Amino acid sequence: MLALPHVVKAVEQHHYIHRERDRSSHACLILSGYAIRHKIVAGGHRQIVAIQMKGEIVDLQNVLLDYADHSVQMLTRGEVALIPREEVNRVAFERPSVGRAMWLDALVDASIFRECIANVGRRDARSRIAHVLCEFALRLKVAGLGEPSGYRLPMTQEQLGDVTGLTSVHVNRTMKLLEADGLIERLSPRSIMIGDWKKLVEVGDFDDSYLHLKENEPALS
Amino acid sequence: MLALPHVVKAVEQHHYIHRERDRSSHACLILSGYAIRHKIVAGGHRQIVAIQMKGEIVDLQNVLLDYADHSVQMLTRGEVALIPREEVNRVAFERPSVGRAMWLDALVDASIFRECIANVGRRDARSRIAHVLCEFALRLKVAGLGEPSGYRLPMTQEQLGDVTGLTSVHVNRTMKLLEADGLIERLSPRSIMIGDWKKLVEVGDFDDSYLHLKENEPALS
DNA sequence: ATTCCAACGAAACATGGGTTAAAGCCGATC
DNA sequence: GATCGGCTTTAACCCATGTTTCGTTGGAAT
Repeated sequence: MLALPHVVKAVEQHHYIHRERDRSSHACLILSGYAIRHKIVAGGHRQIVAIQMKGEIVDLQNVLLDYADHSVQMLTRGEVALIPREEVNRVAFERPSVGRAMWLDALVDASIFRECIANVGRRDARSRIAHVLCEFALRLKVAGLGEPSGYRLPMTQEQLGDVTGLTSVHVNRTMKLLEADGLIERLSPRSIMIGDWKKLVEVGDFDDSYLHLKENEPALS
Repeated sequence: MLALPHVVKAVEQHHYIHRERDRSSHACLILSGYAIRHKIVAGGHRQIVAIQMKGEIVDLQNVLLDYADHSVQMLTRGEVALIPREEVNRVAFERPSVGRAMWLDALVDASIFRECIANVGRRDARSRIAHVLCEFALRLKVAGLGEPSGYRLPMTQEQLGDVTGLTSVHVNRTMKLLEADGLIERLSPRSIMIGDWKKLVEVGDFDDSYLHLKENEPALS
């Protein structure tokens, strides 16, 4: 992807890459830092639908869809590469392997969303949080950003609540319990160490097959 | 799609098109009837992630993904067309317009999943159900299967609970309230009439832009 | 018509998670 | 090394939703 013309841009924490209803002119690849994708519902509550990290394109859907159906915002400061929409579109159809990779990206994205629906819809708070922690740990590892044994969690408890459909208060309560049970340890705020990976996986009902890691990943970037 | 070699098959209610972890050899286009896509979480609870109707392909993701990450099951009896996976794959890359339509299908699917995450994660029971009723009504209309003013709801309250992440008991309570407030009327079980579309849309916080109806839909079939 | 069964409806009770509010903590900044 | 603001933690209380149970209904089969 970086062979295409692009602009590298440093972005501050909380900066919006784009907002719901925007027409976006560029696709955005994260070079460093973390971004979230979220929607606001009536009443002002927020639901985070995805957390994106280095090497991921956050808005490939906007290459074909006219309007953004959700917002993308930086969770931390970082760097992104902006690639003109038409360029992406062109290369997608000129080079079948690239087109295939983009289609695959959309399919894996959708699979992760499905798991998220199940997580939020049918698991209790303890499982939901454990599940999110497992997924994040594994994705960090795959991206070469750290080991599941311990990592920096780039988000606040309130944001974790927005991922899991819980309130920050209940996230706090529940993480305290996970800690008391030895599943995780928290060194400083925003940094967790996984005390018992096997148990965490079990509590979180985490089965990584929905990430479709093997079959694909001739990484897009 | 039906120009490709395919087999038409009649399927009974509750028949599985395929199950989680299957390798599927065919893509499945619904010709009549309804199907659901669902996942089972630890504890045996079920989450329905999508309801599919006439003209939709339920498992296009399996053309590129090796294993099914969720099950597809008929909600009613119906007819489906099974198209060999390799055929779909071939035509996707031979004919750019078809490849584009399939990519777009994945993107719209993902957008609907995102809305579903927000629905289940951040709306209360009343809104969730109203939202699902609105979406279903609109999609039926788009598919040419009826008018939003009233339609046959092909699922039980328990299944509606599995869509919304609620129990059947609470779905029942809540629908009774919606009925008492005049937002819907129920003629017979499984058939609803929408009493006040505007209000239902408002209660359900329903904004159809996530369905991306305008911009796309040079229908796949 | 009668039977049967799945789905609906309803009541009584239990509880997980929400709400509100206040106090502590910690890292950045001056 | 004091101040400040965002984040975390705790506590008390409340309510939306879950659980259990059982009675009712209505459509399909005979």
